[in-house]
Amino acid sequence: MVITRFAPSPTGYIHIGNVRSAIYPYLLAQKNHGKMILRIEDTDRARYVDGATELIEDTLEWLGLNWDEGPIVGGPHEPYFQSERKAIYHEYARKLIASGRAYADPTPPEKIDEYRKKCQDEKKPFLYRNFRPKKPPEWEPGIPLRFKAEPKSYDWTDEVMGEMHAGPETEDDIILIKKDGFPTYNFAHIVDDAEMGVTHVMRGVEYLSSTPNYLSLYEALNLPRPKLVSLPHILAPTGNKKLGKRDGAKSVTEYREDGVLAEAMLNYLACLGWNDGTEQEIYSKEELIERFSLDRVQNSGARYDETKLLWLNGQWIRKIFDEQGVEALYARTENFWPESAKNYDDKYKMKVLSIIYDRLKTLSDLREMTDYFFKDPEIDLDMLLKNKFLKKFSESELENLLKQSIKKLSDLENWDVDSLQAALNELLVETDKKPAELFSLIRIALSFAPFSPALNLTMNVIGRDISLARLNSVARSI
RNA sequence: GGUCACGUCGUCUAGAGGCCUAGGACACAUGGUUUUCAUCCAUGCAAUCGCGGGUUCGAAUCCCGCCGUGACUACCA
Repeated sequence: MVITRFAPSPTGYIHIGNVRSAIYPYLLAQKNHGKMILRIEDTDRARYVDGATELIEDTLEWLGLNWDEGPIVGGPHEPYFQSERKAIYHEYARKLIASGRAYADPTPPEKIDEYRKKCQDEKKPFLYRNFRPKKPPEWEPGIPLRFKAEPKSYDWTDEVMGEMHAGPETEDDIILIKKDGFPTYNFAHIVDDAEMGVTHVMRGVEYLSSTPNYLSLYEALNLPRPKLVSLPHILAPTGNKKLGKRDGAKSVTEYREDGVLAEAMLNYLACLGWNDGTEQEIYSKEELIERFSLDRVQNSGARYDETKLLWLNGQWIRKIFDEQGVEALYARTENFWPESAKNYDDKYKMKVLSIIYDRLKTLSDLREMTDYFFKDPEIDLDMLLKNKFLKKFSESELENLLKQSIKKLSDLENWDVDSLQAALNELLVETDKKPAELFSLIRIALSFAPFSPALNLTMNVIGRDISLARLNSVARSI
């Protein structure tokens, strides 16, 4: 049984840089018919942000990364908030004290800083084990508890990074329990992973250098060593730093509000640092689950590139429309229509969507791209007169062309797309104008938008009366 | 300073000694599809595989050294 976990700290929203450490555990668990646990690591009260847990849960749900155990859904290892598991950590801590592998450390922080500074000045590595207090007191609340390192070499296998080795110089007397009684990450995650039966510990590479400490903790507690998986960082668009909030890493929620589909987000992030060796670019969640494997996770960092995310989003918008129909895509567009659309019914909006969908990069593009389907555009003669195809014509020529077009279209018996196209084609012949000229004129007069779908489709959706009325009022204004 | 990791087109990547005059995708450029914008299609641009040595008939792939970059070095996670 494969059991993975995602263990975020509730210190704010989940951004692009850290969702991936939820995606890979999810995929691995699903692939192996195992479980993913969601555990909230809220032992740092100073950094705790109210509402962050809800934000995390919401993000995971949106992406479809459902957890099998954790907050909301419960499970056999409750509670899933570390702040509520203090007693368990203390129990483990006492085992360590009993076996002589932990000691209370009353040394004040200022003193520790002094030691550290001294080592820095002497250009020597700072190892607290060289400064252990001579006679540590009995452990009691209010005093930090430290691990007593017994340094030695370690060899282990990281499922992504490969064969690893570290000498004894990396192991130190790390803090297990803080002054406030809460455990540190270093201690709490070891205890929880063991208690919860986690088989694959997946986390960012930043923990790689602490691994020897974790390994000796497993030994000291006589716990089985889980499989260790280090995930490379996602890098900021510029520089070589890992992507973080300071680089303006957007929250996943922000992308959702901008009209990025969960499918595209998942697809993009999963393929940043992983690929299945084929040339496929578009993957559904199901395909990802089927194809995922740890040995194909990249071991170097990957730079975040929003352009490709947006491209993928356009692909997904079209894919959903083509494979699942307008209704499926329409269901995602609820919050993305312009103000002007609010009194229109679903049927009309679906018609608009079905002629405009293939030029959307994000769903929020609907707001700027569809306004003229819902209300008469403001007449902007400059846009017409200065258009690159129209500027060579005089105003009266344009007026006449427009009138001729109105006449032709008014006579039309049916306002369906084929009749409209036929009429437009005839107009081309009758006026002896190029498509770019005549059609630009009608298109702009109808929409005053920089671009729009094919003319016949647009007119068909807008309807006969409104189309003709708009053309007439432009003809009068010239 | 110490420890560890990483290093193929601008970006994401394929690549397990000969299939590599290094493949795909994004981006960019050009052209095509009876209007614009977008889609779609085609073409092009783009990596002497971080550098230097070795091993080999043959190396992006194996070995060594160097360089560069990053992470960790908290009573943060």
